[in-house]
Amino acid sequence: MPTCLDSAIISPFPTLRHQDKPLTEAPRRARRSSGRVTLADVARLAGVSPITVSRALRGERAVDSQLVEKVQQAADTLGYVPDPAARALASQKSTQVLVLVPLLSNALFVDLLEAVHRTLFPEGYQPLIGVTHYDSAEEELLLRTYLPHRPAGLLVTGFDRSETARQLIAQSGVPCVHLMETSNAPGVACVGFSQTDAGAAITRHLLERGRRRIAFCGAQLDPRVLQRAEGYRRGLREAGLYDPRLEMLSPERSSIALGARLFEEMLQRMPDIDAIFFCNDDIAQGGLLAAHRLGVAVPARIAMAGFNDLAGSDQMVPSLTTVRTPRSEVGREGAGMLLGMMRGAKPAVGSIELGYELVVREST
Amino acid sequence: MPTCLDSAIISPFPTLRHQDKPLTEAPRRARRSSGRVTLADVARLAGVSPITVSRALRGERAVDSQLVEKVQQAADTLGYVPDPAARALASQKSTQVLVLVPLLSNALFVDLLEAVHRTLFPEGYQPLIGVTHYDSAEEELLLRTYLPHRPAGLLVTGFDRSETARQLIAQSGVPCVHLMETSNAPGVACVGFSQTDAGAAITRHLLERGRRRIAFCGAQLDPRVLQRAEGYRRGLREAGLYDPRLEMLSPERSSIALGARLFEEMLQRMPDIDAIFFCNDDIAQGGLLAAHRLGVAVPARIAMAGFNDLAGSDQMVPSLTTVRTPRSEVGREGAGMLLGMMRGAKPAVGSIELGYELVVREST
DNA sequence: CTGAAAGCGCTTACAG
DNA sequence: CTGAAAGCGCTTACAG
Repeated sequence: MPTCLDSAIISPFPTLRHQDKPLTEAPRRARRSSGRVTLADVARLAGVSPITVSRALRGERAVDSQLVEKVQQAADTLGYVPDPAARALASQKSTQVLVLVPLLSNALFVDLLEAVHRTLFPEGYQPLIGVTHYDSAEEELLLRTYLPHRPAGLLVTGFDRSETARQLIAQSGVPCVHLMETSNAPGVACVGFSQTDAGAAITRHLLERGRRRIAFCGAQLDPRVLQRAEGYRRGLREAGLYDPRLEMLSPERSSIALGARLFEEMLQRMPDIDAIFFCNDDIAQGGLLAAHRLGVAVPARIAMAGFNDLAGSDQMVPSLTTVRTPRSEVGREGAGMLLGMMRGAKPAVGSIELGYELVVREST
Repeated sequence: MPTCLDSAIISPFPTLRHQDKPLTEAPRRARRSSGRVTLADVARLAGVSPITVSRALRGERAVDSQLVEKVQQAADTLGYVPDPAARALASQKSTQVLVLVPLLSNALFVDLLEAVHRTLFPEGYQPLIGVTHYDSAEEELLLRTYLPHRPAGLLVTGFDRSETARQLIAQSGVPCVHLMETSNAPGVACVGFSQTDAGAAITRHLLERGRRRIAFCGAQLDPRVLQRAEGYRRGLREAGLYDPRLEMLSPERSSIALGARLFEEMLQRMPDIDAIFFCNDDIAQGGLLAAHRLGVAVPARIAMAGFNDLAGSDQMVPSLTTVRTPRSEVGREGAGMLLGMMRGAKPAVGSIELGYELVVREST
């Protein structure tokens, strides 16, 4: 039947060209065929029961290899594609994995999502992206909307969420891995690195370069930015050089334009600074551009460092010193850990600490 | 029952605290309650049939307002949340909308997705993001994977896809709107703007500035980049200044780093150029930075223009002249059109042409 | 305006 | 290793 094969190639749910006669001729009222090839159709062609088809196709339990072959062939012939909704309803579990990130406009999370997709998709799970905009009410709404879909797993960013969101996750029973930060709390699965240590490391680098009046510019003020600020303080206190007036924290969303503004304000407020640690590369790039515009020499007059090593930082003039964060690794390892949990491996829960890397360039 | 109310606030699918006795005591074997509050539970509490609950909650068909009230109250009391899988199976249609974009690393598509989400989500539809990486095989795989979920609608980028993908979409019967480009083909729904016209407009702007040797740098070479190139050619031909040697097309993915390389190569190959039109702001930013590094005066020696008006272009030194493209409007209007189609409005199909805006800054 | 019956297309839980 | 029955939780299609 070449036409059937043809349609099997083209359509994910081909219609039966030669519609079988209904097996019973009894008066049936509510008939509403979707035109879809079903498990029953495959079973009929293969001469086995639907359950056997189900098992053969999923590779679950032992099925006679000859039957598996026959079923597979029948499924191919008809172009059978399982119905995800029926599967989800019967098994109380879908193959979608809910992934909650704060923003898509930060390249960091795009890299993270790419890695998650590359890990999950080939294993039969589909990431479902939800954007929280750093807003706990939005996060709650997303959870309320998507948890009823019974996702197979859940990937969330960090630990900072409302108590309600926390309970929604816990009560759902859906396996959950936290990304970008780590924790030692029992029963918590997470993959990340120490934002605080990384912040301290880059601060020490500036100190080693001989800088003494090192400022910190932070935007957005999400937990990870605050952890970097904490690392900055630790680094300066160790050197006995901490001065709270050198900190500038803005709740505004991080951006190149904001970085330019923060730089100008900082310079005006504390003219004696000789270095700035920006909490993210985008505001650091803005700072670099503002310095260029104002004729402030970098690093001669003021050294500048960023965080995350985003696109363009290596191209800036001067190129930007920063911290390369392992977001792709976090995505890959986090998704891998979740994979283990979704498949029922309890010991997979734990905490994975990944490193970071200082990238020294011309700006310091 | 305060505990029930409590749980209704917290969980999207609370368990029944006071489990009702099974109505029949007959020997039932395959019992497998999910612990979920169902339509039947609500119906029992409200004293009506499940169908009435279904209709009252969906607002479908006329239901006595008193009953609606009673049903609503029962649903609230029990914390009822409909099961999306059951709904999708029974109605052969989910509330997810598949959105296919080439890349998340281009801020353009992030803006598009934001607008789509803001339009669709409040109306009860959830965007399901798929990334094709400008690869038709990936696009096909995404369609094969997600179409069986019977999404309520489909949003795709442009018209450039394999014949198989085209057929997959057509045969699925899922309403589909094409974004970012327009077409006059009958029965095709699309929202976009003329990339060619926009490309011609910025070329004319450079001509008006007195430039005569205007180069074009294109990366990625997706259909929209090629359309901009076509506009560039049209503009130069009108002025009798077209020279194919001024075109530099690279299949590499667009990026700041690539822009720097393209600029250097272009300058070496054609030292007499006095302007460059970059197909996208990221490579234009790279060009600007490379010029700075090499000491090439912009715009004095070479004028530079980009495309899309991405983040940072207004902060560059000199700030970048570009074309502001209406991606948020495309997302909003495209999703709005799809909304009409999903609700069964046939006349909604059509072509919406949105404008673009020349943003003249210091670089030209 | 309301409802009893059937059905959507799978998998679970038992049996054998 | 295979299968008949029941069930997952909704909506459709008819009736009245």
